[in-house]
Amino acid sequence: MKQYDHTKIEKKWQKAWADAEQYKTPDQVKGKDNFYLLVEFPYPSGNLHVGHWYAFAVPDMLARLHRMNGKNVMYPIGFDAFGLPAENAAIKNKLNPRTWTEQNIAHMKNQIASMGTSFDLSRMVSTIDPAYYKWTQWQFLQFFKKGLAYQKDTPVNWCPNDKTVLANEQVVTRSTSSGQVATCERCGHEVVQKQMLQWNIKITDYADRLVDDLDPLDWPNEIKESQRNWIGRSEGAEIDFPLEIGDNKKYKYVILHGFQSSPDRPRWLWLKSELEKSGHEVVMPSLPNPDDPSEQEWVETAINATTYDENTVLVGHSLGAVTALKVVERLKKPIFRLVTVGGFANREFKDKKRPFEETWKWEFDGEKIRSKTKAITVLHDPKDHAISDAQAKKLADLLGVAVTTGTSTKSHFAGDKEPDVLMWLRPTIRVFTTRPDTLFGATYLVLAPEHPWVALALQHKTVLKNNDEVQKYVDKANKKTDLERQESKEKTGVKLEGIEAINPASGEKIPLFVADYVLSHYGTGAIMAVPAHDERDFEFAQKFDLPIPQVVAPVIHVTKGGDAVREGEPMKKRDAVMAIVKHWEKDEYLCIEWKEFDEIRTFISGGIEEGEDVVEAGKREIAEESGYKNAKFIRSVGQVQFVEFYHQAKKGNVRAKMHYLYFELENGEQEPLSAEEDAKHSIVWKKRDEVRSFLTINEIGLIWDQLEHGNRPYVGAGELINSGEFDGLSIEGAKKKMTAAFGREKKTYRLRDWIVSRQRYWGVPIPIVHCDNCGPVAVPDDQLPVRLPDVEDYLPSGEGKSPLAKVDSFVHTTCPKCGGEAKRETDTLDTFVDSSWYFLRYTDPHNSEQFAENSKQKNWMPIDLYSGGAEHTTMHVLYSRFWHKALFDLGLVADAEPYTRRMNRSIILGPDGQKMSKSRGNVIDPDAVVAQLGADTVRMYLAFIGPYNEVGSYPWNPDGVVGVRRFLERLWKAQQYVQKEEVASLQNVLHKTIKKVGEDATQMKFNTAIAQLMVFLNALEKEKKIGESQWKTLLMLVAPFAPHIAEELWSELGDQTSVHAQSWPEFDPKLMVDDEKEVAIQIDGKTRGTIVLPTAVSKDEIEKQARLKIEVRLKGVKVARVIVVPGRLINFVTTR
RNA sequence: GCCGGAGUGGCGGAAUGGUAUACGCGAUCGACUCAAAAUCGAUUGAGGCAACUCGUGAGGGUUCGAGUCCCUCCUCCGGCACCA
Repeated sequence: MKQYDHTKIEKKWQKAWADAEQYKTPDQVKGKDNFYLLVEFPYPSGNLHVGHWYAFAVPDMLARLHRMNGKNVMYPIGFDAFGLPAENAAIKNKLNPRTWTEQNIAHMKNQIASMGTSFDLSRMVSTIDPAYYKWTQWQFLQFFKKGLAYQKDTPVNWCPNDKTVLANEQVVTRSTSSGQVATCERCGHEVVQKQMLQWNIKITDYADRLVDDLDPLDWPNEIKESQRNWIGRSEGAEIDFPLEIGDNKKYKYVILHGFQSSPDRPRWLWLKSELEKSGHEVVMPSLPNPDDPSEQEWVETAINATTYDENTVLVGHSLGAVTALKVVERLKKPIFRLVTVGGFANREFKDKKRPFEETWKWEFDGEKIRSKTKAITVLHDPKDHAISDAQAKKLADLLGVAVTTGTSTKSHFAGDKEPDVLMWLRPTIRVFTTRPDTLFGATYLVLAPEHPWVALALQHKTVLKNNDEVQKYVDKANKKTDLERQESKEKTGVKLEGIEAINPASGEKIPLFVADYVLSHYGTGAIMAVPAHDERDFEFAQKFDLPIPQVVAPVIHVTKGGDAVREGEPMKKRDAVMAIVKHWEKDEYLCIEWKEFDEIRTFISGGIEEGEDVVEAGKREIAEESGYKNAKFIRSVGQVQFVEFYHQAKKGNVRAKMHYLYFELENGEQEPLSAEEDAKHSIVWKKRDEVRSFLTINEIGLIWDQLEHGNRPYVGAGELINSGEFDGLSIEGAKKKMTAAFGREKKTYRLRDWIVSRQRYWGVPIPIVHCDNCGPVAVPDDQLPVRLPDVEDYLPSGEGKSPLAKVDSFVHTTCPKCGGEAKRETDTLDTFVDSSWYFLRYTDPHNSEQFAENSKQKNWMPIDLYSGGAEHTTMHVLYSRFWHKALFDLGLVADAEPYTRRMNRSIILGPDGQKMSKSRGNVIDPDAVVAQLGADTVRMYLAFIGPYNEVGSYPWNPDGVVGVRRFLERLWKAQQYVQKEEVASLQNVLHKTIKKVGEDATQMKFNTAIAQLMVFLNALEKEKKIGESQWKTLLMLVAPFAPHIAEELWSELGDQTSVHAQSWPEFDPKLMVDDEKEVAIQIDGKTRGTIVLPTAVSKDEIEKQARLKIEVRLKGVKVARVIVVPGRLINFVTTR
């Protein structure tokens, strides 16, 4: 017999399989179902490491198994070859990223071949291939044309080390000794916040569907939950709080309409009536010749329409806004406020040219305008079809303010009603809350330091009586990042003196604060504070000494003991007081033990009489029940609660609205008790730590905690109180009614839009041309791909511009729309864009007309199983789900979800149980292990190390690898035992093995499947013989796990076909039946012995034999029951 | 703090509510060898001479019977976190 020479065997078969194109997968095979098994394609970092083996070679077992089970399996691979890891390494190695990457790909292709995986290499894709990224660009442009890709000037995360912006998902919050820091997901460097104009993708539009569509997916719960947490949907309501400024001053609103408009449009009539409802005056001149306007006529008409003074709010819409700028320039005295709605100060319209472009003078004196207005608001909708973000920013810069973002019901604020316009004209604060039920308890509002109303109020300088103080606070907050603000949980804030809001439910005037515990980017950047029912608001209210009125009361329904509610009997309502009374000297509390009833021990308590004050009632009850005269009220404890119980003395159910009060006796002065009272109960003094266990009151836990540690806000379930007509409603009921009466339903998300532009060379160029006249314009399809130019200097500049910006020949181009001079976008796309659709390309990898033909996609999509790393749960997996949905909405793919099943892979640690890293010196080089022990050993060891269908982390155990190698050696040597005749004694274990290996491997429990193969080999070695057909069956079972050795041993038998082309063997249940079974004999469930019995024996016989066997033990014991589970156990249950 | 997942020999791990620790590693002893490695054979949860007792993070519960189901708690891992 030859030696087991793994190197020779493995090379031989790898070549044979490649030559025969054995794993080239047809699109369809008659009579076979398609199965699409996907693994995340690797970065071509240069070398395959153990993690790659674990990611590719282990799922390969499933691919091979399914193939033998008659499925047409596609198991593709490619390279995610753009991006920072490759680029940084290229820079380090002083090579061009493309050269470096292509060399790596070539090397890694060879390494992949050495794994013995059944990848279909004819479908290989690479994201750096222009034939691939042409379609990345094309898809991006489809999104751009649909408004899903847009540019936005916002604070972004900038990694100073990688010199590029990062998406929110690519920022990792880490805890350090100095608090939490935001770090770069790739390099670990701390990120900084920068204000920059970046390309965003509107993933937030899909937030709901990304959450809801998770429900039916057959995915592990932890992956779904992580995504839900990341998206962070909150359901609640938006509620508007009108403001009163100063002495409720009334203003004169002068409204200038736009091009082709007039004052009798519904939106202007609506706006006018809304403003007049609030008592303001509205002047709305009709500007002449709206279809062919002239600057002079419009400005003159506007100026002559009325007088302008410090009470005037000048509002201009669209071209009216331009007119308004000109009007203000010419004023002598300053006006109160200038508001532009959909305004602009240059001619760069997003959609088309307009006839007034030439007749207007596009020159403005920003300084003069600023000096003639006390405050300015530039209202802009990012979805405006005509006005770009850049245009709005230009206008805002001219006027020295920030753009205020609003949402129009119809693009360019052209709807019949535009609530956002009204909101920014008539002072209103909009809040988002998940607890609209607590609206009556909203006793103040808190605005984020960045809230536009704060900025607006500060512009005026006179609106806020404490303007300087507020300005100081806002400036201080602006210097801090989100994380820095969170460093101290201590609440800070400043009251906005001179402004009040009106609680729309209670009608009460409530104060406003600015505080940095409210985040500007979440919800509306403003909250209604309900201190009684929110931890943070409670803390703030305590610090600022604000009232904390309770609006939700817990309901306690007594179900145990003598005072349990008697269901079905009427419930009498009453107000009641419970007095906690402390001894005048000792730390003891006054308790009452009722004499006529069992086990009722309470504090002093009783009903509140009509018109009686709660504290008075408490004092009265103390006097009546205990005789003590001098109780001093200290404070109320916890919340008012509804307690439902059976009142034994009054013989009826009572629903008490219970107030808890804390008193301290000033001295022991005491009136003698009446005989009547004395007969009912006795007084007991209990020490502090005894009270809790002594009393029988249900709510004592809640109350006592708050007595000892101070009151806490109540956030649990209950019933509304102090809420007018809403009293008595449950929280859920009140949420609905309150929202309907005072607000609108609203969902808010933690998810933010996906920033996709990167300031690096090695990526897909964003296929956009910037034109001074036309704005950002899509590169036409016939000019795609926009190729990444080969450049000399590809190092990142670090100044927020990609290296492409230095390549004149790339930058300078003509506008595809107007043919004028234009500049190319120089940022590149996040590589997560490349990987958002690669699995579609595998279905039709060589198509030059489409990214993938529809019918070809449908052969394979959706993906049957996608295996990858847990770190991609809220990155690649989320992005690609979004991307697929967006393609789905464009009719470009057939499914809303790309992955039928997703599973996360475990992590292989170094032998020391630590993450493998060069610095730790614990890196296992798979190439070296393969050279020594063979690819089959490495594959099989990785599969054996732990269950593949669960997430864990497994240390690489060098001895364990040797163990698997031993198994293969023994398998090799077992050849010598092969004989013609079948070995009957192996049939049972062989068929059990067929069953278990097939079932376990299908579920990706490769570890137990391999264990069963070992069980069989152990049995075979004991027999020292095996029939040829049985041997062949064994080789088929081994084939998915150790494909080379199985193929070699198979070929030794003279078969010309591949073992991998065989059908998976079938098991015969009849052969798996054991003749005899060991039966456990138990007494009261404890095993007292075992007995071997024929499988077919009757229950009675089992009992007879078992009784015989443990006769001694059963002596003197009375057996009450006997439970027999044939083939497993017999249990004698004794009377105890 | 909220949400998810997991705690089983010396180690990786295995167990449709039915004899806990399959399989592998390690360890101990033996065979082969001058010796070692490799290989083969045997033993291996703890305590006890033994009969036996105790054992799946802790404590309760359901059940004839619980690693498995229910409740409370602890620890570890992952996601989110001043998110209204």
